[in-house]
Amino acid sequence: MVEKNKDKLVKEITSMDENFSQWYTDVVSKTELVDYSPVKGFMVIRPYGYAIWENIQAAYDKRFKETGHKNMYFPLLIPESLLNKEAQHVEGFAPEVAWVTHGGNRKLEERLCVRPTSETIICSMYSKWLHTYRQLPYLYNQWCSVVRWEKTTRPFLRTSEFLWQEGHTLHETPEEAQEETMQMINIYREVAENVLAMPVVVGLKSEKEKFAGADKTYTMEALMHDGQALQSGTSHNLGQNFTKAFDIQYLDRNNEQTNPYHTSWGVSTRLIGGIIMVHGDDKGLNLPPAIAPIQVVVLPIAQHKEGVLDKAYEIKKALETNFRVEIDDSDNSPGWKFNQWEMKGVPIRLEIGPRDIKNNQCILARRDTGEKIAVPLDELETTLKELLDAIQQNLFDKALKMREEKTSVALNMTEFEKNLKENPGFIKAMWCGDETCEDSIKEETGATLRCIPLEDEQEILGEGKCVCCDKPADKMAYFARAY
RNA sequence: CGAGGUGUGGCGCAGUUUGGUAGCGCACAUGGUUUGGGACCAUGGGGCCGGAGGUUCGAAUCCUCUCACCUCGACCA
Repeated sequence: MVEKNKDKLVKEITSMDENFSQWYTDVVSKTELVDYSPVKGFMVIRPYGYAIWENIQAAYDKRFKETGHKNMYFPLLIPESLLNKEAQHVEGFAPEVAWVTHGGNRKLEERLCVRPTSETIICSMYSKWLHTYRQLPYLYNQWCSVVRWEKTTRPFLRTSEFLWQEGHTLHETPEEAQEETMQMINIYREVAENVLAMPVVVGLKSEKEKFAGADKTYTMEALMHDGQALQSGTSHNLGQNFTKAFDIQYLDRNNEQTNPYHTSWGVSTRLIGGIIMVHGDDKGLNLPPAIAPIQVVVLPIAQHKEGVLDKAYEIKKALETNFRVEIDDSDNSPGWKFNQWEMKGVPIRLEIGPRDIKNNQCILARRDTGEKIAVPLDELETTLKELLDAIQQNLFDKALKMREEKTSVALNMTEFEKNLKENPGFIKAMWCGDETCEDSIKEETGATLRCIPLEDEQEILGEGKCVCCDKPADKMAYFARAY
């Protein structure tokens, strides 16, 4: 009976164990986060999905502003000649750039690229605006979409167009630029962990994996339920690569023309994919309260009975000031609603029926644990607040535990392959820094170097020898198969 | 780009082998009874079967071409 019941509860969603990809596809479509558009690789973000994005945006935007950044907006189209100015950059992005060749019926003199990222156009403008060190630092950000022509696409994780933000800053000194780069990756991590409840490992990308045109790329990497890593945000120290290529100069404190130091950093709607795959389960979404579009859904029970709907609306109204709350007074059966809202990942369900009204209470059910409690109505607000906090914390704790369970150490390639097979996830291993080792690990195992943790999270494993070539290595790195 | 798969009411599918008036479940609409873990009864609306050619008296079904999407790999926020 339990089994049968269980099957019934999740009939719309393939179970994770059976087929993780199908589970993901089912979840994003059945919960109406996205739909496929008429153009391959481009997805429609539906209201429920977009509301999640708006909450993520708000969390980041607030912190960007708090650290002195201002928003701006640059054009969608970039002349080919501009894109070509930074050699490594073009090389990196050329294969996935979309081109505009015609305006109306007329062929353009110069092709225009649909931005895959905006370093080039922004730098071209910065070079016009910057004159003196007194204007520095430049601290700007833009929220926009970018286009990268992808061969295989999956909602949120890889689509040909995606929404993101890109910060672009200029600084007087390399130290300041480095400080900014680190500040932003730390903000990324803080929001990922505290708002999205998504634990991440932070570190440096290898030369091979870094952003095209960067001196250094820092990344945060999250681990999904299937043991694959998801690059969830990157912060680049671009040095003077672009500022020289774009001739951005200013008169410095010594009255000399100088190129400033440059950073850029971005997070995208991919984060939503991360939230789905980190917290979701066989019932569907499981949204962290901090970004859930609906934190509490009010379900009137036996709503045709005298006073039930009135009471439900009264409760909704009272809660509206402090919570994102919705009421479901459709005439679907209660059981159907339970499952529907669980699938949608709403953190708390509030049931109010004749019995509760008589007792001046309501029932609260947690999405994360399934636990149900009766709460007196005059304690509702405080209890909800506590519960939402507890759910937020629990989601993080569970995700962290999952990551730790899926993180293993490998001292040689035999262990590496064994771990990856038996317990897919992050593999911590020493790396000599040689790209040939990085390549051969990828060749043999499919795992890539996700990041090299920062100093304070570094450790020496075993005798400090490279997992691949056995030569002395002073860096530990995280490896994983990745999205 | 390689390999596989799928296209039939909004969704999920059957029908294709063996050509003969397009069906089922869910959803939707109306009315009624229900309502604390996916309710029930009755009535009703909705599809030229992805597209284009062809074979045939007749094509969802056979043939040719084509398009789209999904999954898995290789490459990438």
